[in-house]
Amino acid sequence: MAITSRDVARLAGVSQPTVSRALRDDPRVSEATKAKVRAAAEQLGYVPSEAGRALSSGRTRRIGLLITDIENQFYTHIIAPVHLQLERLGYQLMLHTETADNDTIVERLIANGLDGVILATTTVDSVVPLRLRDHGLPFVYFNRTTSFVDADATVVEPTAGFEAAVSRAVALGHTRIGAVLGPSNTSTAQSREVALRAALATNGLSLSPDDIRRGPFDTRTGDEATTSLLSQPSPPTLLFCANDVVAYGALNAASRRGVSVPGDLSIVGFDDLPAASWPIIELSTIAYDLTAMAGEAARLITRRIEQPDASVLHVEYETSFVERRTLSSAPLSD
Amino acid sequence: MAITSRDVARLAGVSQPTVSRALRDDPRVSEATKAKVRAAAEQLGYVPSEAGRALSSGRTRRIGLLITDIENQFYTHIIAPVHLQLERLGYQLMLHTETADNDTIVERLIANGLDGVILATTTVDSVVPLRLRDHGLPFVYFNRTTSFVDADATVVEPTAGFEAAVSRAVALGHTRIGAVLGPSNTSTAQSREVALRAALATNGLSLSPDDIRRGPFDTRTGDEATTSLLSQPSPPTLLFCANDVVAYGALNAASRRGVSVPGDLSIVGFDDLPAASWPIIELSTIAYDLTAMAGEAARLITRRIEQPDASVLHVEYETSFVERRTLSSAPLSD
DNA sequence: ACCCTCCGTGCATACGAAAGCATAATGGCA
DNA sequence: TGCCATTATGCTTTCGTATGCACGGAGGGT
Repeated sequence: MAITSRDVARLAGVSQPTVSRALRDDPRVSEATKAKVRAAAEQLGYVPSEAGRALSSGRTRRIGLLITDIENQFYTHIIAPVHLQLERLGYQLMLHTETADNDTIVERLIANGLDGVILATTTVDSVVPLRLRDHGLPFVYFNRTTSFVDADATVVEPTAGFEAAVSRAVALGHTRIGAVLGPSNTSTAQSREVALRAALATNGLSLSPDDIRRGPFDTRTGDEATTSLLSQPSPPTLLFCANDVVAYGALNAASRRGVSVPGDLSIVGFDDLPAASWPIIELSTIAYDLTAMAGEAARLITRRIEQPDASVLHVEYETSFVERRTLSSAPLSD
Repeated sequence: MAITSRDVARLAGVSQPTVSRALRDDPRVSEATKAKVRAAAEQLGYVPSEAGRALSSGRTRRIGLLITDIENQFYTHIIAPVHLQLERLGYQLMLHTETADNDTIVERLIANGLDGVILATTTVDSVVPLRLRDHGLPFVYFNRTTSFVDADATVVEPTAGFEAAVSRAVALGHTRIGAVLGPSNTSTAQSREVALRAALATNGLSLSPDDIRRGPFDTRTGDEATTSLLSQPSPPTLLFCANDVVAYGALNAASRRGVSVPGDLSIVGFDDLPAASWPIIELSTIAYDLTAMAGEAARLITRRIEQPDASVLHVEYETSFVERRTLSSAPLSD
């Protein structure tokens, strides 16, 4: 049925190994032979089998990207740049989601013969990094780290962004500030919380426990948390959200309750996703170069694969504050 | 390095083929032996190699999903249900995007040893279906068809949705109606255009060529088209958009120009994506069961793989009109 | 008690490509 | 003219799993 390198060899009048070498542009094959082989391959519509290649060479040039949820816009926006960068480096992307339990995930990552994995979802207490290390499968962290297994990583340094955002908020008269934080078992949520609290402290403010909610990085979290926060007798005038997707939920909750944004409530996100700058949204947010970071993760994993003993790199991305419609002066208290 | 079935065989005191059979729960292996083998596999952390399996059996239980663009929300919302349904059926999903030319795409689909492909992007004039057929690789159309290669398909029947939407619009006093249509080389755009024109004709209306714009199914198309339509001296009072993602762009364009929606301009989308019902959006749209349709595509491709000679199925999904904020009475002309 | 059947397992091999090694052909130089 | 170096190619084996086939052993029927 399928055409193999043997068929090509027969047509070109050479041996199967020569076909293999010729098509991979091995310098030991003469140009004349390469031309013959290419012509034969073309004529037969030959496509090398990845399975055969993988089995023989032990490499697949395939990289896994592990994410939580494809429907989440945040992940959506990292897939494209990772894919693009991997393509440039001659690798293919294989998407994996956390629909199953950790053991099944690790098993799939290994079974598929991936050359490496980008972890974009790991909680600080996940066993996935451990398992991958035990199996000798290279990996890098994207926008995450864990304390007990060190590896290459791309991380966001949120301090500068929060400092700018908080000092601007203070200048606008906000004193009662709330937060919808991410899951406390993620390094991302942890570092953002620390940076936010530090920036508030610098300005003589703090987060009241009543004004804090927590949940996964999704729209629903923002919606429910904001609904809950707004039902207090005297709610905060400004909400910092764990990320933009959470902030969309906050906007929805405010809209549903007839709370004016930013008149009654200001909202600040984190990530500066494309939709944050849409005219119908205009979300104030803390920005960094997400696309570059995704590309860098791709570069790191291929580097690790090709130079297994290279020193471990942690690449940091700086943040800045982008002010848009959803932040304005605190309402006058009466 | 990696643990193979041979290692497991040695530890369990059986032959390699017996390990293979035991772990796949072959009825010809006794329960006692299966238990021994499973224990040995567990102890060694054995994971079967997909490459070896693929090479030997000629099957990968892997299905490709070909989409245009991951960042497009429409595709985002079909990936999850397809993934879920395939998992239930014991298959894995491999995502492919149209970043490269058609030849490269087809080559990748084939090289990866996919058992089948779901085409979610095909234009009516694409050679991809032809090539796949020539290579004997099964495929199904998702939300698309082409005229010259018949195959299983899931399609949307837009007539009912447009009839309901148009008659409602007419009742609200709209007479000047515009449209932002999709690419005319997609069956989707074609069938929606036909259905819209038919519904308008039933109500004694028609689309003026001046009130039509066309472009890819993305936000930018909606934005630019709407900007262009609104710059006419006397613009339409209602826009039908090729899909919801295009409609988001239309909303943005209106917002940027200070055109009130729905006060000055009503907007209707197509697809009823989750964000369409967000309080901050509230988009009127034509709805159908996208999740079910995605699941059905998964079911169709596995059926085709397992029963290559089954008769070709075209599964249709009915549409309805969902009225939300962005549609209201036509402004009084003066 | 014998034969046949069926069950469980092992043996041998195939899948497609890659890589080490061997070898034929070529050319240069003495 | 002969030898060696070099280049180009072929031969053989390998990767890990699945499968057709052979075979030994147990059990049942007569």
